[in-house]
This record gives sequence, structure tokens and C-alpha cells, in this order.
Amino acid sequence: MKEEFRLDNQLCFRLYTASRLLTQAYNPLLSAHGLTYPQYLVLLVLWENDAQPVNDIAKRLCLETNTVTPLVQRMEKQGIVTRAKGTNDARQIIVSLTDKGQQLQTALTDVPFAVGGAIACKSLTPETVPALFQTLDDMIAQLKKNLKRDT
Amino acid sequence: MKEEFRLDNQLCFRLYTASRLLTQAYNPLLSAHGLTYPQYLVLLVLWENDAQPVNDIAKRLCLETNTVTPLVQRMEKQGIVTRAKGTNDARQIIVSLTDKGQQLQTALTDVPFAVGGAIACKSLTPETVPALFQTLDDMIAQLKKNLKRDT
DNA sequence: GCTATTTATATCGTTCGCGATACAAAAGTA
DNA sequence: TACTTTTGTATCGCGAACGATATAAATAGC
Repeated sequence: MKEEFRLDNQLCFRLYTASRLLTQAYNPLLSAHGLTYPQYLVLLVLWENDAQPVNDIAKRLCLETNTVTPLVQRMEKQGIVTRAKGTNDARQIIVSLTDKGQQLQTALTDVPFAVGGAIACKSLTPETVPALFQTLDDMIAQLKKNLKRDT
Repeated sequence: MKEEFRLDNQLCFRLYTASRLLTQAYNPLLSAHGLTYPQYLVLLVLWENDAQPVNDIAKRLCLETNTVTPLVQRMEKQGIVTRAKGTNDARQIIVSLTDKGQQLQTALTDVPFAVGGAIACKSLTPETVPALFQTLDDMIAQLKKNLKRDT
């Protein structure tokens, strides 16, 4: 059994597990408002900048438009966002928050704190988190570059 | 706009993105052999210990059995594993590697190295990786504990 | 031994995530 | 202007993930 194949040596498996479990920690908080985690991410993007085309949302979340399109369509059905043809570019669909979508920001105020509580551990301190963010950002940037290359 | 809602301050989004992109780096290597990343994880588990019940595989991967069951069924259809009723406990389904499943270990020898190359960046060094592993393991342990609590 | 509860899998329905493909609008080119 | 290429969304199909539920086997309690 080669050392590189040991599950305990896999960075990807750790990221995969940490990501899934942390998302699960969000779930009860979000589903109480009829939201999923990816939908919450779209809200974060729109709260920062309302009225964005699907493509910009997808790029910001590092997702494909064929993931974001149906996701946003479901959010439209729930009355959280509206979808309107772009005026400059008729191919674009501009996604905008409804009042309900805006108000969710207030309703979800305590979500970041609650999740922070669920994840609190001795390895995550104000001193260590910046380095962790840096490492993950660095990895993400590297992967984006390399994945784009062989297209 | 509250600081806690900024996408750039989200640990979960970073993990989610890093996990997805790193999985994408595995994809061309695995799909060349008809595998998906979760299927590769099952192989890693079975290469370490062959002939395990579905439940043990699920626990090792922190997945639900209703995720692993169909996953393993697809692998059985591909002739990578067999599924047999347990002898001690008739409820269990023991998943075992076929010859083809064993041989995949040889065929995939270079996968860890290729992925290592795709992810190589200045933040990931022999000095920093252990700390990163420790942090992620700590987070995962904490999340498991907290998610289990409210069941 | 007999019922109640737990445990191991499986099935179903919904949402992601993404490769492949389609199509119309925009941009580039002859 | 006409033709080609690129770009922005959308549709389709499949494989995860997972909550909810079902079912049979094992275990516990009486």
C-alpha cells in the first residue's frame, strides 16, 4: 500500500469532508428560511452588488453558468430574486434581489455567528485564520490557473 | 453590509471552492479509467482494508449510507467491486474489490503526483502542510461532534 | 419465547455540479 | 453588408449528497 494512497494523507479528502460538514452546519439555519447553501452564496454575492448578470455571479462563485441558471430560477420561483433581460446586452439575464431577498439579510443576521460557534476549535484562532485563508486562496488561485490551462 | 456576510470573509466558501476545484483536478485522471472522485475515495478505503460493509465505508468517508449504497452499486456494475451478504450479520452488504478493482491501484499510481503538481503553490510546503492537515482535522472533529449533538 | 427497539441497507425525491450541446445575440472579419 | 467566431444562457443527462421513509435482521427487555 503506497503512502500516497492512504486516505489520511489526502488533502482533497480533508477539504471535501470539511466543506460538506461545514455546509451541513449551515443547513438547519438556512432551511428554516427555505434556503440551501448555494442559494445563500448567491445572496451573499447579490447583497454585495445587486443586479448582476448570471455570468458574473457564476464567476464570483467559481461555478459554471449551467449550475447557476437553474439555481437562480429556483430562487426566482421563491420570490427571492427577479430575472430580467439585460438592456445593454440582450443575451444577459440580470439577477436582482426582491424586497424579500433584501430582508433575508436581516433574518439571517445570526447565521455567521451560529456557524462560527459550531466550528470553533483550538486550531482556529484570530492568529491562525489569516494564514489558513491565505493558504486556501493560494491553492484556489493555483488550481484556477492550472484547470484553465488545459481547455 | 455587515462584515460577516462578505464572501471574502467566509471560511466555508473557501473550503467549498477549494474542494470543488481540487476535485476537478482529479477528474481527467480518473474519468480516463471510468471513475468519479467519490468512487476513487471508496477505492482508497478498500485498498487499505478490503471486504468492508457499506456502513464502515460510509463512516470512514463521513458519508451517509444512502450516498454510498448507489455509489457502490454503480461500481459493481463496472466490475470494480462485488457486493455480498454478510455471513455474521445478514443485514450487512460486504463490499470487496475485484481483480479489476485491485489492478486500478497500479493504473492510478501517478494520480497523487499529478494532482500534487496541479496544486503546488508557495503556501503548500513540507513545513506548512502538517499544520493545515491538523487544522482541517480539528475542524472536522469539531463539526462531527456538534452535528451529532442535535440529532 | 415474544414483542419493542435498534441497526444495516435500500428506495425516493430534490438540489447541486458539471460535461455536452443548443441557440440567439454580439463581436470580429472579409 | 454578409459570414464567421465568440459569448451569455439555457437544456439535458448523470452522478453525487442527503433528508425522509421503508424493510428486514439483529438485539434488548420483559
